[in-house]
Amino acid sequence: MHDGGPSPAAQGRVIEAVGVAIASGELAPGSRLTLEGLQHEYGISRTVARDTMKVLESMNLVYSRRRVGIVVQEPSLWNVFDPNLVRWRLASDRRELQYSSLTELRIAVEPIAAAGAARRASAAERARLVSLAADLRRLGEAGDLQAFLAADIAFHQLLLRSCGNEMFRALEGMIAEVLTSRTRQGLMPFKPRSEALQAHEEVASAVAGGDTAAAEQAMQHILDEVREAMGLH
Amino acid sequence: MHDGGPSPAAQGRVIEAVGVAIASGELAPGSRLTLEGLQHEYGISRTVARDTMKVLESMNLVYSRRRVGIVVQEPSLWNVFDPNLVRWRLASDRRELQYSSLTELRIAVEPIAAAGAARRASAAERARLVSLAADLRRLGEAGDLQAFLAADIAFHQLLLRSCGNEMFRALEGMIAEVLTSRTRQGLMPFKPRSEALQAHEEVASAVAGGDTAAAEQAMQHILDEVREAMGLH
DNA sequence: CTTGACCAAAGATGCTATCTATTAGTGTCA
DNA sequence: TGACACTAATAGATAGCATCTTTGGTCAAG
Repeated sequence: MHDGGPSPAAQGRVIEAVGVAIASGELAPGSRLTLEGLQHEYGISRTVARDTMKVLESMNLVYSRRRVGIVVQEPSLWNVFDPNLVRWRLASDRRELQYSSLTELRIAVEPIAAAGAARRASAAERARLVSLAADLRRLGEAGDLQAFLAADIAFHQLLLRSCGNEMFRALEGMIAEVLTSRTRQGLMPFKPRSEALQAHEEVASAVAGGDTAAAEQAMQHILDEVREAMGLH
Repeated sequence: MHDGGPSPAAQGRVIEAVGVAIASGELAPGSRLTLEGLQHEYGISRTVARDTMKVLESMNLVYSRRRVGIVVQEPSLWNVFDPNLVRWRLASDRRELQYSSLTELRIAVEPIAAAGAARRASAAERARLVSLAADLRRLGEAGDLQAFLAADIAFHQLLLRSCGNEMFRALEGMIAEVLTSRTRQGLMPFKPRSEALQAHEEVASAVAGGDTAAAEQAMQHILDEVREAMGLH
């Protein structure tokens, strides 16, 4: 640190450090920072400290006022859809809250995304979905959890990408996080249930056939399992 | 402009101007800017130009590389959930795309939010929802569109706020935008349909009674009307 | 003695100006 | 073709003025 020499990528380092500290609650809402304090703590110039705070301010993690300094905002005002913030929160020890928010979001969005894909996906995307559903069955029945997870993520991401809604597409990365964590935490059955495999195939074929209602309903069926696991019947 | 004197709020002015230019497509993806160009164009110092670009970079609207300058990103990489970006796009002549994305998002989220509120809202929030639903009927039957819109926004915002999902809550402002625009563009019937009024009351009473399934279904009923209007049957 | 109004100083950011270091694209020359 | 110098641009450091707003102190009135 403050070794005198200009360190490259200082910017990213500081944003990351302060962002993590705020997201984890280590820097509580109402805490105050000053530019000078940051300069000393991270061995950076005023320019970099300013830039950093500007970025965090645009995420609504902090606001700055003259004579006061930089103040950490209430969590309820944060831009909770910012991918960086989501990442920081998932890395903190408060990840459970973030996971359940994301899961609920997923339950809401994916059925409508499936309907959108049935209406607007390209021919190539429809074909790829069908092929991925077949992969899922094969890998699921073989019990290859690792490969199954990869195909599952690919399936759900492709759906979000091909549904024609740019906002849904932006959730791709977050949904992948949720799926990964679900497997990692052993919330997935060792062998995917046969009903789930069938529901994936139904989504794929409904999308391929342009049947919006069927796609939506089949996706809802997939997510019923998730609702059950979260206690949201 | 470049009158020499330091103008306060220079930062916000420049972010706004460049953000709008990018969001509207006036600055096409791949366009290049330089810090020096911005300094001259807006009469600001290098530091402010830097800050501005850092903020836009954190929204993924641009990226900057040495020797090249600041390059406008592909729209598919933008942080489309950033409230500022949403605002800029709604102000541009491409607002239709943004509205339909938001409406589809609303269709996805609100039923789950209603279920969440039925499970987790506070007593005060439940009571307020019931009261708002009554207001809606009164104002709707009286044909006071202006006051009806205000109550409608209050109803849907309260639902998002009380559903216990921080990510849903963050959508409050955007949903309000959608509702406002729906009325402004005359997509609302002059007198709200009686079915819609009843459905709002059903949502409120289901939330009040903690009946998650009924709340979700009643909200879906409200949104069916919206789906119909968008051609998403 | 307490309370309130006023005023001045201090502490912080906002912005400007200018400098060095670093990187990467470009063109030239063998 | 390949090596190498040139150069344009950002990354970062530093210094200083302008501006705002909080804080604390003084003084007068009750």
